[in-house]
Amino acid sequence: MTTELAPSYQPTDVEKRWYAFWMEKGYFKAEASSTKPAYSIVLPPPNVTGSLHLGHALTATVQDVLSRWKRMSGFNVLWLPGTDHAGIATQMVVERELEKQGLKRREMGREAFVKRVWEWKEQYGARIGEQHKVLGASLDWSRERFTLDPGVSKAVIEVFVKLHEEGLIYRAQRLINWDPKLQTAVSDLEVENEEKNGTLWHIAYAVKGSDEKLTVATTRPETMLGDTAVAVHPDDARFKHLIGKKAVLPLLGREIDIIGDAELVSMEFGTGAVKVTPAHDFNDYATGQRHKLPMISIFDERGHVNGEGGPYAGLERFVARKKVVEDLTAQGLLVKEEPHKLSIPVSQRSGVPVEPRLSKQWFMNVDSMAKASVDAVKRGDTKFVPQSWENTFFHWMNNIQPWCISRQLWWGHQIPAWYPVKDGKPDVDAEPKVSREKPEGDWAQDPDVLDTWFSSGLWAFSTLGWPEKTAELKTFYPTSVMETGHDIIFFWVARMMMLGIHFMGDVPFKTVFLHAMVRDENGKKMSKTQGNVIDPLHVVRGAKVEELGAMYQKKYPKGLEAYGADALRFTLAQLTQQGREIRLAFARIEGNKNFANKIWQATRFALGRMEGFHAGSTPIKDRPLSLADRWILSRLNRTVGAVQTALTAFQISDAANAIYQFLWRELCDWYIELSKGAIYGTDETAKETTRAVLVFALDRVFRLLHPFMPFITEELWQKLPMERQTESISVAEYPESDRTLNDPAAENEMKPLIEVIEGIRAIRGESGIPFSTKLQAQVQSQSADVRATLEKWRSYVMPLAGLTSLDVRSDGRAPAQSAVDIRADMEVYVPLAGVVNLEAERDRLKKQIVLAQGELAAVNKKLENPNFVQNAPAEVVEKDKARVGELGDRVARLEENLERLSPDAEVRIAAPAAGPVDLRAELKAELSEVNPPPEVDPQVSDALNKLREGTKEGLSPQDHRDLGVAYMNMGLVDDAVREFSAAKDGEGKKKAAPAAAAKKKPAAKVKAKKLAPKKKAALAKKKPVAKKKAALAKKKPAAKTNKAPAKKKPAPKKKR
RNA sequence: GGGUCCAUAGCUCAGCGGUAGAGCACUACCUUGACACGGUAGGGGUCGGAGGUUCGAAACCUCCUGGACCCA
Repeated sequence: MTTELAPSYQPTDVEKRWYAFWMEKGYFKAEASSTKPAYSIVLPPPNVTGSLHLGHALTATVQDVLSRWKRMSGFNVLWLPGTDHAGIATQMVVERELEKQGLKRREMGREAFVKRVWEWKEQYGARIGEQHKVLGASLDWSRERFTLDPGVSKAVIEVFVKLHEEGLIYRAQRLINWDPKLQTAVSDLEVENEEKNGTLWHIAYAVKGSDEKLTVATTRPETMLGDTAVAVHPDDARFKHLIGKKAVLPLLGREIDIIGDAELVSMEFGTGAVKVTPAHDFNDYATGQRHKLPMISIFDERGHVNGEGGPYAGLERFVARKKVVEDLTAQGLLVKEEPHKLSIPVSQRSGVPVEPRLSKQWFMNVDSMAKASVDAVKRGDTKFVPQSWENTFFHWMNNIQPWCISRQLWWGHQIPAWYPVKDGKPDVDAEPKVSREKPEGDWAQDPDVLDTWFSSGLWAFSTLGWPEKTAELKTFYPTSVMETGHDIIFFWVARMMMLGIHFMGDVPFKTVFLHAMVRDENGKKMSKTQGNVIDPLHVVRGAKVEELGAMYQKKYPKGLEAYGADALRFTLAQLTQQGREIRLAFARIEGNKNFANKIWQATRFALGRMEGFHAGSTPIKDRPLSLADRWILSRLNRTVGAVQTALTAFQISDAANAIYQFLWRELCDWYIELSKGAIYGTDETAKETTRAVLVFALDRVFRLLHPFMPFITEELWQKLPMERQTESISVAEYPESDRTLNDPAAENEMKPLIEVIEGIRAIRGESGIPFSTKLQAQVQSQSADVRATLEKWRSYVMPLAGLTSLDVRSDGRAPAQSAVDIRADMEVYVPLAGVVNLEAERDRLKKQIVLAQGELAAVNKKLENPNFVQNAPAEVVEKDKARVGELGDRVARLEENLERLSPDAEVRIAAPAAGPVDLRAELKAELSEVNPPPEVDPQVSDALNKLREGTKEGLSPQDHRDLGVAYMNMGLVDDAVREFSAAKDGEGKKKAAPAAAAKKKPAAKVKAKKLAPKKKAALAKKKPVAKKKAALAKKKPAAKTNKAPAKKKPAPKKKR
């Protein structure tokens, strides 16, 4: 074990070794039966069509977080991997590949083609596995399944046969959605509606035995070839008299019924008359059934007109449309043609418009199963997270239609139904025999395969060995969590619920956790055609520009750097806010790579200072803990509690953020800085304790973070000088909140220390004093506790605030020419002489006064309202009353200090500047009264030299005077005298050229300008909240007017 | 047409009845013995609009506007 860490975090180096180690040790293998409580998740099986995208990475991340968390918490965790054969999709992809080689599926024959698909599956299935490993997914690979595995296939056959026996699966001729390109039936869910600009054609149909014409409106004129009726509304006075008569179908001359149908026809739409094509439209189909109309199919499986189409036979459907319209126009039957918006049903897979088609297919009646599923959710057997998805689920389940489960494909589970062989071919018109095995005699199996979702629907139990009675089923069913994207709630979640309850007698999962869809940074769906797809491997390992999607090539001309799996995972986890879309920007991932580096650096600091230390077995609480030690342990423990709570509630992002905040904002920003005193000091006990606390905190936080960032945490955890119960962090115990580590007293005691440090830093920041310029500070507090704490822990404050001295007093005169920061229990003073102009300091105070007064006014107004005092809970009123006291005090102290810093006050100091000679002694006396003469810090004098060298042109008299005081304070009397003279001269000049002085204060000027428009807006507000802000802003002009005359007229006052 | 959801800082989002928050971006200053993949400080919000309920609304209710998605 080496404690040497690379100077910066290199994810690729760290990540490459650990997965193999975990696998070798078998940490991810679930026990078929165990004394430990079971926790199981089945991975939604990715399609073997290709490689993983970021949606899969999200799925893997969330499930791995849950799995690792539970595994570390002592559960017997099964996270089961697998892949889906994805019938249509895979067949299409492979077919396209083969076409590139000049091979045609139908020419190859079924057997040869299926063999090629298997080869494809082997290649991509393995790749999907590799990708999951790169992401760090702790899947139990020994239980990996594929939907066409023998075991899973056995389950599929079993379910089909049983449901057929129960009469829930049947074969029937129905109008189904037909994909003419893929030449297969598809289910309702596989059809998407697309809004398109189309045309509404008005066509005149002759009424038989009359001169009347009946004009129908249609968006699909070609289907008229299959019309078997014309429908009008039975209440429509225009057409009522025609009901019962016959119309003559144009072009073909066939006689068809004129019917009245209130359901199909809307009197307002189009012409009020509708052509009825029962074999090619779902509404017309229903109408046809109501009126017992004949049903004429006019298209073949390719979507070409068949023999029923007379002269149009053989034409492709859209060609036929053109021809029909042309012919109607030629015959004068086309009355009108108008643009019309319509929604076209499109096959999700092939993208071509779906053709409703009469066809014999297998269906599953799911009514009873749907009802049982709804009941189960209502009982709470399965919970939805977020719960809002329940409504969507109920709505779909309550309106469910029979599920068309047969597909005219070659890749998939062949339907276990058998037809008698007639003339060497299966007679598919005969009654099939459903059986697990081929029946005795001359039978041929149904050539069709089952919908992919049929086998996916069994996934929660088929993967566990069903229909065998396995130990796995007993242990892991129902699974604990089903985590997936909300886009497949119907396709998959609903089907698993139905089939799980039906065959297992229990729900397939106790919780359904639905996550959002991953989009690109502009909120666009990721798609290959858009060129915005992101390959998780590119994010993890980096990518050259030419490997990126088209959309990213311009933006990232140098390609992507390797962000690492940990950074990607952490980012995805943070973005898992519930029920929406997730916009993933690379900047975010980069930020988390920086976070990983921060962890690396913090550990590097700790390990670099261990010098042979080993944590041993001493309980951390038995060590002589300092305040900072107790504080960080308490904060750590709170974080542990917050993370546990968040994870339990599936608030993955809250958990991630809690760790982020603790690690960076508390451990790194405060504790490590505070610990340096002890670490670099000479007190060996303190050093030892600090090392122990560092190791303790890092160990805990690594374990806490491990489910999110498995690689870096393993790498660093292994290096901590401590005893380990396990060989790997992935099976180490997940931290539990330990009450005895909560230390409110330490947290309270830290508060004033943090306040003082922040106060001094604020003064530095606002006044532009670099950290290298060391300061002296004085803190005044009326609280004895605060004073005692500050005295006791001055060693914390001084280095972090950059102080050479810290003077703690109960009260007294404020140091002259000092900046102040007013805090609740204290005032922090920093003498500014030599480092800053007082104007900025005054602005700072004024700003704070405005804020405090604004808030004070708002709270006062609340308290003046008798209704509030009467009706609000006493504690709220009390709180506000206390707040008034605090704020009033704060305002008073701020104003006092502003007054102290006002130019008028300075005049008193500078007043004796009548003659340079006298000035020297007087100034020295004045300054030393409040501040002991400081030693000239080399850095300060360096800064002063720079100031001297720098141009002083444009400095206002005020600036010169400030500088003078500064020099004085440093004991540089000659410089001071020169500045005072310059101030005097300047005042003379200023009258002539006031603009010159104004020029030098750009910061203040800009600020004032920026405030102006906002003030106006705030004043215009009407609401109470707005009024608060108005009050706040109102104060600003007041502050400004105070400032303006003060700035303009220091000279006359001084002269007199 | 029916339904669900969303609108809070420049961007992505938390907050969901009691003093408006985070990350990123922005500004200023800073090579302080872990870290410039960093530190310190700061600026930035009519919480989409209009009504209502309430002592009090970003939050609850109604309507409106804009947007997303699902089902027809």
